Amino acid sequence: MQRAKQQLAVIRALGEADGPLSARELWSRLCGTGVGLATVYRALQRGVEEGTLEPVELLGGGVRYEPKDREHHHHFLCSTCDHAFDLYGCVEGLEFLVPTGFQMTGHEVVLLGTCDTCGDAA
Amino acid sequence: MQRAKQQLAVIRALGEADGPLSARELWSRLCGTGVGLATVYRALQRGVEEGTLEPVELLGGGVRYEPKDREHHHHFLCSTCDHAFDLYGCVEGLEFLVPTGFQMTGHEVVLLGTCDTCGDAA
DNA sequence: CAAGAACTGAGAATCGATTATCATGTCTCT
DNA sequence: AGAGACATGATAATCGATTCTCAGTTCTTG
Repeated sequence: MQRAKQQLAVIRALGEADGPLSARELWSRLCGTGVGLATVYRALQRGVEEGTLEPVELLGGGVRYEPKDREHHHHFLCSTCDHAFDLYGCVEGLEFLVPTGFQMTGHEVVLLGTCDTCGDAA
Repeated sequence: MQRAKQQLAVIRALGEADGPLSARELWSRLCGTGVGLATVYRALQRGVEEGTLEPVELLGGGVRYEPKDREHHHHFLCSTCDHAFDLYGCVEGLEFLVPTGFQMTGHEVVLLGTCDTCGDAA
C-alpha cells in the first residue's frame, strides 16, 4: 500500500535536514502545508516501527529523529538556536574510560557551541 | 546563616554519590528520612544559584546534579538501571569534527552500556 | 520565653511533550 | 458512483517533571 502523502512529506523533510529534528521542528517546517502535529507524531512513530527512522536523544530533553541509513556519526548542538547538526567522523578509543566490570555498548558525543549562522549574527 | 538541616542532607547525599543524581533519585535516597520532594528541588535550585551545584544533562531527558568542585569528566549511563556514573579522564582532540564557521565551547561524552551490578545480574 | 524570619512536607497547580479521540476527507477497487 | 479501509487535522486527554501554595514547625536573637 502506498504511504499517504502527509507522512511522505514528513519523511522527506527529515531526509533533507542537516541534522536530527524534533517533532516540533518538523512541524514548523511543514506548517504552511497544513500538516497537523498529530500527523507528524504518527509518521515518526511509524517510521521507527518500520525501521527507517531512528530516535536520537541529545542533551536538553526532547527526542529528535533522523533517517536510519546514515552512518555512525555525532552531533553539534547550537546553544543559541538549539538546532542539532550532523557531524561527519567519529571518535575512537573511548574504552580506556570504562571502569572495570562495566560493559560499553555504545557512545554518544555531543559538541556544544554556536553554529555559523548564530555566530555571524552575534 | 547556617543552612537548614534538610538542605544539608540533600547536598551531602549528592556529594557521596558516584555520579550525578536526578531530583527523584535523590529523593528516593532520602525518603526514609521524611524529606519532601519539594525540599529536594529547593535545595538543588539553591545550590545552583550559590554555585556549589551544577546541573548535568545527559541522554534521556531529566536533569541531574553534581557538586561543582569536581574536575572535568564524563559519564557512563547504564541502560538497565538508568543510573549515571562519573568517569575519570577526558577525551581530547574533538575539534576536527567541528564544521568551518562553527564555534565549539564544550563537549559532552556519554558512554552507554551496563554497569557492573546490572551486568552481573544478567 | 517571645517574635519574627526562614524552612518544611504534602499536595495542588502548572507546563511541555506526547498520545488518544473523533468526525471528516481521501484513496482503492469494483 | 458506491463501499470500505485508511489517513488526516483539531483538539482533548494524559503523563511526568517541576513549581507553587499554605499551614505548621524550627531556628535565631534578645
